[in-house]
Amino acid sequence: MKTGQKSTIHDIARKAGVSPSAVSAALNGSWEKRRLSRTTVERILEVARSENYSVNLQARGLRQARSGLAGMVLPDHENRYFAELSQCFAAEAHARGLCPAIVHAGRDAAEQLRSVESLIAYAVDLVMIAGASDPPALAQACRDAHVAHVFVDHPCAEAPSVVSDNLSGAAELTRRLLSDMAPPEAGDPAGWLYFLGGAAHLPASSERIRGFRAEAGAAGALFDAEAQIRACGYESHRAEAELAALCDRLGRLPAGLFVNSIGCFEGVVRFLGGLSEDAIAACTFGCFDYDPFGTLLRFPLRMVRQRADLIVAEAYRQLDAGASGPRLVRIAPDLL
Amino acid sequence: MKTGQKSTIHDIARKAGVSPSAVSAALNGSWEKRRLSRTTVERILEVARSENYSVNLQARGLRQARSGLAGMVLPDHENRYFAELSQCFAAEAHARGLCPAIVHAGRDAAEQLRSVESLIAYAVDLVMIAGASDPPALAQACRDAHVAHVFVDHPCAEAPSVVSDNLSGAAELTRRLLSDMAPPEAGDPAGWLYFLGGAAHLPASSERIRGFRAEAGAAGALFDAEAQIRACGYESHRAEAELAALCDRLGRLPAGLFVNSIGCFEGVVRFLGGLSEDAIAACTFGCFDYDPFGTLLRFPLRMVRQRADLIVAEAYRQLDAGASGPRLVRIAPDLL
DNA sequence: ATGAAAGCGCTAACAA
DNA sequence: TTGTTAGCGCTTTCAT
Repeated sequence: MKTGQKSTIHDIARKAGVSPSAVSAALNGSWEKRRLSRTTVERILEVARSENYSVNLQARGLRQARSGLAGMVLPDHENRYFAELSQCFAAEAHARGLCPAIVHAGRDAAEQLRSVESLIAYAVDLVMIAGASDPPALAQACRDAHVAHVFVDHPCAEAPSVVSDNLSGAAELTRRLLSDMAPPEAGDPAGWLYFLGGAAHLPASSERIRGFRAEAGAAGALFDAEAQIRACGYESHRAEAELAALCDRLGRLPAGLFVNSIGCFEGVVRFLGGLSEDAIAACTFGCFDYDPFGTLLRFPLRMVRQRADLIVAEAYRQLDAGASGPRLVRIAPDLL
Repeated sequence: MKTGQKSTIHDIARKAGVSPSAVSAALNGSWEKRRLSRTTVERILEVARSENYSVNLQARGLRQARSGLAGMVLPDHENRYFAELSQCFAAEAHARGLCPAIVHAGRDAAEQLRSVESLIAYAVDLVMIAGASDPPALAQACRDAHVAHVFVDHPCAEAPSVVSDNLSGAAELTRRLLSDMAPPEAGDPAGWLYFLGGAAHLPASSERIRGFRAEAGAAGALFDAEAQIRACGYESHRAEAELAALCDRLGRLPAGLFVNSIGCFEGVVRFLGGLSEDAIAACTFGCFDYDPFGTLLRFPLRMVRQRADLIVAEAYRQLDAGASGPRLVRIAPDLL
């Protein structure tokens, strides 16, 4: 067929000698319930195929007050972890017969809100929100529109949320780094373990800092929290500068470094580029994030890998359960 | 307001004491054309806001035979380059007032076709396809549905396509590596430059191989193409094994290595992990792909970075131009 | 076992 | 300057 217009169920109905409603039922699988004869259905499908008919999902969605779309909003894809989240989100949406609509909304709260509203306007069947800057506003919009929603990465205090267990993940990494180092002493700041990077006011970082504090404290390795915890932001250049300043003070690399996020770690590695093998070998490194090249550096590196797969799976589970009140689930990350 | 139901333009119309079409015009910006008075419009908008009304984009789309969705299908997001492509795609869609719907369809041709058909069923306004396994089939589907489409990364012989200039990018990298190495001689295979990784039957790899051959040939550095060009696939373990075998034959690392793709490069770095500094220093490395950690390794690495931004921009330009016949545009990548 | 008809929420002629 | 009306393509009672 090569008519200029797309064919509709009416065209198919006419050509197959049946009614539009029969075509509808044949095509959307509800024909058993409607008790159409198998032969009729086959005739209809045959005609549809030969006309290479394609349902108009907007019309169906309008009628059914749903769309078959699964919406996700996330800040960006440069971040490997977000990329994984979106990948898992899409795979699961697919498995449920939904079409994933993924929107990159950046870090700006207003922009994120617009994105959510836009998804709502398309009558998405669910929305998953990663890295929300203003969770309550987004939750509000979803609630008003009666759209199932769940937060990942950044939790929302008033809606189901699934995040990495940053607290225990950080504690575990801290413990491991301490056990790999010589026991630190109060009098020698160069022998201490330092926490570098992240933003203390964001939930993920603040939990990691708590984990670090708790574990280091318990091990008697927290001597001067102010000095040891340097949440200088997520930008690699800031981390690089911060580490440079630290080395300047200490006269060498510290004995241990807990780097918060892969972006900061880039800055760290850049700084290390100027140092000797021996200087580097004297420091024990850990990073709360994962990159395949991390295992391929010239010094050993412990990494914490967030389980995007488990997080997304649990998030869908929350949606399935119809959860809508506040509920925070933490997923343990892997220590590599 | 907290009625259970979502409000429609009829509700707004009633509350504002106007007709539904006036509400429609006020809300979608066509009120100037319809010459509604500014005061009426403001009253309508006020009511809409207080009811926190949200348009039903499915209804609008159905009526207008479009959706305001911009569809993209791509294999996956693990690949940094694809992630960048999708990021750029979404940003530009946004700028045009379209909502990006990104579908991860894997490498399977049938799955990709289903994804495209699904987007078409949602009446997307355009489709961008990255890494198509069977381009003609996808182009056919789009053409049948009268949907504007463009291919990136993998070109399609019968539709507008935008890809990296793999040929000249590879030639440039080859030239650079040769100029960084000692001049190779026919009699000493260990002194040659080798090409490692990729799949010769795929368009990108085959172009890169052509570029390598041409440049190496012109420089008198192609002695045994069969031995020097090892397109062993994109998998990191294959590349690792292939390099191991090569070193085994040569008794050392070759003088130069052109690694096709970042995935293969991971395999290479893994293999290098077992070698001494000196052994590694004797080889000149290049990679046709980009990763921020590439500059942070313990040996120098030339990288070719594909310009996802320019590729996507050009792809949109093709869509704007209404191009629909075959047309291949190549975008020069950067040599870092 | 099948058809007729109403209507999802919106827009765009056409009237007034 | 504004309202009325007829659909967009589909699903879904309700008839038959």
